[in-house]
Amino acid sequence: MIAFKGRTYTCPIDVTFSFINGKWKVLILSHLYRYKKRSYSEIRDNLPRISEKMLSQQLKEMEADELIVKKTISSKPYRVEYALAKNGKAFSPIMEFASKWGIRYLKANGIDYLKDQELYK
Amino acid sequence: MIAFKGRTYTCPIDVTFSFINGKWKVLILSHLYRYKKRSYSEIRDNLPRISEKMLSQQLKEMEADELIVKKTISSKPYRVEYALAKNGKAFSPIMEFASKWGIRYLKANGIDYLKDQELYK
DNA sequence: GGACGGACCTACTTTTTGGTAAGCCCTGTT
DNA sequence: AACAGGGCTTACCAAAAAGTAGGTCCGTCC
Repeated sequence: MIAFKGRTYTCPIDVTFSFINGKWKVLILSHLYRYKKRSYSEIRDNLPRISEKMLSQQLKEMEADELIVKKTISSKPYRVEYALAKNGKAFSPIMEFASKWGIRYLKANGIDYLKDQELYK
Repeated sequence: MIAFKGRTYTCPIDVTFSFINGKWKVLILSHLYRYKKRSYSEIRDNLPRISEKMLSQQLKEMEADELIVKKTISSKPYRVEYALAKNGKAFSPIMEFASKWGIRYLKANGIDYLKDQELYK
């Protein structure tokens, strides 16, 4: 048992995953990993089915956890840019691995993602 | 969007994480990764706070997903043994990574897990 | 024969998470 | 002036996940 910031964790793995639990965090992370800098609406449009409530909520939590950084690139018309922060970048190996794993798994189950991806989206 | 077995996924990463979502699955996986073969009560006793409901529920789902295998090692007194199955073993790199990441993160925040772990449990 | 431990299962409640729909402020466009 | 974005927020509700508190069925041990 590890006590840390008001929560208790079973082990370090528990600590690590506490950062990315939730349906959308890994997806946002992987999106930013791929595109480096993205606006709010770009992220939203790339994650079909996410609601704005969820998106802004997760972005906030991830910012607080230093997984991502938000930069105001213009204030006259208010425009922002999200990118990976240090903690977020540190998760890249997991993103890479999970992506490959998923592609392999899908292939083993009759779906060729790399070949078919133009069909989706 | 990927349609697969009645669910839809945003991308392969989404597919991968669908196997290990839930508070306990990674922890069970990492436990089996460390100990190879464990009985029901050994797993339970190593995951403080897990309820038996949660444990047996997750074990069942993980068995169905071929993350783990259950073997009946004795039926006179009914005894079982859980171990990683092929899909589960394939997650080992994530376990390793997440463990190291967590330890590093804790250290950066003033907790030396490796040094202090005898204090817990 | 009674207590104990292993390996579960079940009904019920609570908590957490996620979804819906609407609205706000600002600016650029027509 | 009206509308279309962009970047959000909020109140309210539904669904899903997890916790609680039991119980069952063996079989071994004292």
